[in-house]
Amino acid sequence: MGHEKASAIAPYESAEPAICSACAVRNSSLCGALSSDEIADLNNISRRKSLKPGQIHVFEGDDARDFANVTQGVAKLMRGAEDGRQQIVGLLFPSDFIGGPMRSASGELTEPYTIEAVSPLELCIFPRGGFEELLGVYPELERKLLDRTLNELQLAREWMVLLGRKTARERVATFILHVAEKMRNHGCHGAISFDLPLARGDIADHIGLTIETVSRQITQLRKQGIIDMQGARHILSYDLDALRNEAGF
Amino acid sequence: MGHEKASAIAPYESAEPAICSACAVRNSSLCGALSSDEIADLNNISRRKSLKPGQIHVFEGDDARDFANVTQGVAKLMRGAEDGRQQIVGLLFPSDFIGGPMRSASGELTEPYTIEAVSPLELCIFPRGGFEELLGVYPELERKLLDRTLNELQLAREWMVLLGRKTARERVATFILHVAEKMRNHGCHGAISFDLPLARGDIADHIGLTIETVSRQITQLRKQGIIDMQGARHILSYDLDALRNEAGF
DNA sequence: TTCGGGAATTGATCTGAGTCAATTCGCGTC
DNA sequence: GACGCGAATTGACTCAGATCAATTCCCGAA
Repeated sequence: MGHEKASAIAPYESAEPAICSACAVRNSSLCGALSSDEIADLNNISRRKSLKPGQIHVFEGDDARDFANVTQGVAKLMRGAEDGRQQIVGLLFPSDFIGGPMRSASGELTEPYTIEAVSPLELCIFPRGGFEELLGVYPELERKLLDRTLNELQLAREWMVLLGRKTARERVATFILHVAEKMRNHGCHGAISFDLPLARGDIADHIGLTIETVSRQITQLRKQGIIDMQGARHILSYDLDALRNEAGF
Repeated sequence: MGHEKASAIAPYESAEPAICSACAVRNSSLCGALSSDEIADLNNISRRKSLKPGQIHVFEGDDARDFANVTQGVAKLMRGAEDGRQQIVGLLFPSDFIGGPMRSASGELTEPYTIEAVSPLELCIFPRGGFEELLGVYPELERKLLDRTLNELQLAREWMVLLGRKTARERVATFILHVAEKMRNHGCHGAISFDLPLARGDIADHIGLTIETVSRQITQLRKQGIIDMQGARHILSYDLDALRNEAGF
């Protein structure tokens, strides 16, 4: 629980705006709602930010300055206690959007979660004010944001089921399937092959277990031939149905 | 786990539309986004539905026909497995909105959760098509729906922390505080007094424990003078800070 | 190619919450 | 007021997963 690292040097932020037309997530992200004309407005207010693994984008409790798109890499969204217990409440993959405007109890807009890069991370940042203005101008943008938020909500509740009612083995199997889905590296006919973006400790903090339990469950799944591994990070499975079977409901 | 009851007679649905101007949640619900002129459109497509405790509004997997506002009463949102394990992923109180349009894997719009009345429940129903049309016409409505959805997401993630990392005692304390908040029956200066809307089994299914553990934790909190009870449902607490202290982070 | 150190695995033991099994409570009905 | 019955509490025991403690693995640097 609470398996943190730190990074001395600061994340890199470029001064000049991103170039939307060349963006890796131009169509799959929120920006897909805008035509190439319309997106110029967004382009104008955007800037980039690069983070190395372990670097923090925002801290829980900071006041919320920006929205952002994930352009490359994976990040984790986390909530933690002083005593080291921490829960990863979500993962961010390329084309995911950061920062529904959350109003805290005091009425201030504050970041509800700490966001930390898990792999080299590229963000496309939009200042809050400018972005909210554009939300008013382009209803399609707002519609799409609503869609995304609803999906996130759906997923969060799915995870509540996992955390509230699934066994250790079911949690690990579910997690593997979930990441496989997100990485979309599965070959055809029910086989997958991909690198886990998270270390064991982060997996544990995401599915509500300890490092040791995660490790033991993976070992079991491996020994029973339900998954195969190359090193500690690369996962293979030739029988996805068997894996789904282990994931429970 | 999975502490269900059933109800033989069907919920009552009225033919004639609701009367928005006389609605108990006219301003606190989503409808607060609309002026008294604008709300006529909504009024036209609305109808009412009454459910007794234990009656089901929609089943998980049904195709999604309607949106709705909760006008009176409390309902639970749940996800269940065949083997009886079930997780309550949310509670609905008066003025809460039902049914962000969820797109299932197959592209069909289906209900993601079973919704069951916990106390006598009054709903104000809007057919999907008509409501979505109005979303396009009144941007304020869509804005407010986004706000609500973001709040729900925030709450769901809060609950992930509870389910993933809190102890039994912390969960029970957190739950009591959460319901107290929702019922807004707290007197002044840090005291609360209200009826629990849920039976022990439902509490257990919401906070990821068993009936027995919930009961033991409540007993403990009572014996330590952190809460007081009148019967099994009515909770009092004169020292809200002490209770917050038990709720963990 | 070796070396060093964090990450992962494995093993032994402990424990918080689950399970199974009686009571007891509380409330609605007669 | 007594009865009946589902809900809640309480107790004894079990067990899945946590904790504590060694290894072992793996990968990057020299």
